[in-house]
Amino acid sequence: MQGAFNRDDLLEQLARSIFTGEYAPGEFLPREVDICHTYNVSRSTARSALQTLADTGILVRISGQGTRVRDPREWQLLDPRVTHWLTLYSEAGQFYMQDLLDFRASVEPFVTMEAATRASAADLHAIEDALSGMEAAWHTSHAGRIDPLFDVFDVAFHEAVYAATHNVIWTQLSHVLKPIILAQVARTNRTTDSLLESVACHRRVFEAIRLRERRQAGEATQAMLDRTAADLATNAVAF
Amino acid sequence: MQGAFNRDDLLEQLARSIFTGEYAPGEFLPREVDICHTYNVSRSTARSALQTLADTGILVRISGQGTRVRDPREWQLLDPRVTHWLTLYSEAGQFYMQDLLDFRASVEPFVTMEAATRASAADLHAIEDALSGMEAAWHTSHAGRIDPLFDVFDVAFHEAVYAATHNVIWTQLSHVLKPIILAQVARTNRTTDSLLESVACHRRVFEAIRLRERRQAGEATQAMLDRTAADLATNAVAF
DNA sequence: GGTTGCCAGTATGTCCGACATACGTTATTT
DNA sequence: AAATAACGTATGTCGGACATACTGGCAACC
Repeated sequence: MQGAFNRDDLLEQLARSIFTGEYAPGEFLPREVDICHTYNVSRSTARSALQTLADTGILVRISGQGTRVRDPREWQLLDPRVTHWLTLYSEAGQFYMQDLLDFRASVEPFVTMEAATRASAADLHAIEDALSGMEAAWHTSHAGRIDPLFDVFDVAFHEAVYAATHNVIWTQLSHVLKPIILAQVARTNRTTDSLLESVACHRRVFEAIRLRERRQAGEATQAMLDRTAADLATNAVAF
Repeated sequence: MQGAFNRDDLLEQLARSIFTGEYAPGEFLPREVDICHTYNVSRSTARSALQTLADTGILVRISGQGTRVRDPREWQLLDPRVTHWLTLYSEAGQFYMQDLLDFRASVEPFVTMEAATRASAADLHAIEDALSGMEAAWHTSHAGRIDPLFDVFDVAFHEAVYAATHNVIWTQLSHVLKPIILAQVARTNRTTDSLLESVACHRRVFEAIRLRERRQAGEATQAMLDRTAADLATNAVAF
């Protein structure tokens, strides 16, 4: 427990403790001094990590009282680190995971339509590269062994689409949604057949964007999301 | 300059210096020690404020090198504090203000449609309260003296609509957009006639949500935004 | 009896001085 | 000339001390 704990390590540990539910909303965390002893760091380091968690709305620190976990409604879910911790440490139905999934499902068709209108040549290139990566990863996948790169390129595809809107807000939202999307594709792409289907769906989205067909882009995205949802529903039985 | 500077004061000062362009992207900030002397605080306090700005992607701190302003593309615009500073200290066309305005204009019709589907009785009550507040503020306004409460209730109306989606992401996005919306309504609502028109537009949106008319809600919102845009265009000459 | 005010206990906020670590530059060596 | 060592500089971490803010209990007072 005691070897080489720096600020970032401590931050990760504390986040894990909170997101796993070890410290529930409303509960107090140990005092700064106790944290220092537990993780073998100085008070400066402990305070630094605690402050970061307070800045993201996860903790509230009151002088003379202590540090407690805030109501999850106050957590800044629009901070990529928060969604990262959420997907990494939290249970599926915990906190606001479902809201993130719903949000992604409801806005992505719209995002793709925006991309169809605004995508530049460079954007199309980036999207196509991700698509090529998916195809390559399909070729290197076997029945029992899916190439892990497939998921990486899958996520890259979606990030490239968000970036193609040429709006910083959508681009940054893609960073927030990235952990969510990654968790979802990781559970969806399980068989080589599924991978091939996925590539086909993504290609239809890309083609619509390339041809600047707004409505078609939206529909293709909706179809892609529906397929993912159906795939997750069948896989859910396996768990 | 030297009286009673605590961490939050320093944070605000540094943010102001950056967002006004005093320290441009890529430039170095003064050393921690220099900041201590300038604002008469200890190094702990200075480091605390600097770390917060680093956490929001505004600054990058490299050991042995110094602290410099990051590329605005890296700034976490999805943090309400960032958009607050942006509207408060930055020039109109600076940084990513336009992206925020475009984003709001493009998503708000969709948000209203979601609200029309999901709004509960309590949500409708909150929206109607804001509408009532706007009307009351119109009554207490005279030709030369607009009641400042009108803008407050105007913003409250929009926040209530975002909250009515029953999705945390949209709710938190409303906090991000709040400074932007406030700045926009403050420039739009200038005459009593304009106020009356605004109330009418907002009421049409509310009625559509109440009747669960998705498409009508979207169209009413679009009309409202168009009116705002037109109003801003005519007012722009006055500046 | 109920309210007010004082006081100790506790935890965070701030300060100071020191050393460790990382980066960039310069000087040295091969 | 290239690789390496030494040095200056700025951030990262440490330890201890005092300041400030919240809580709760006790006592004085109306």
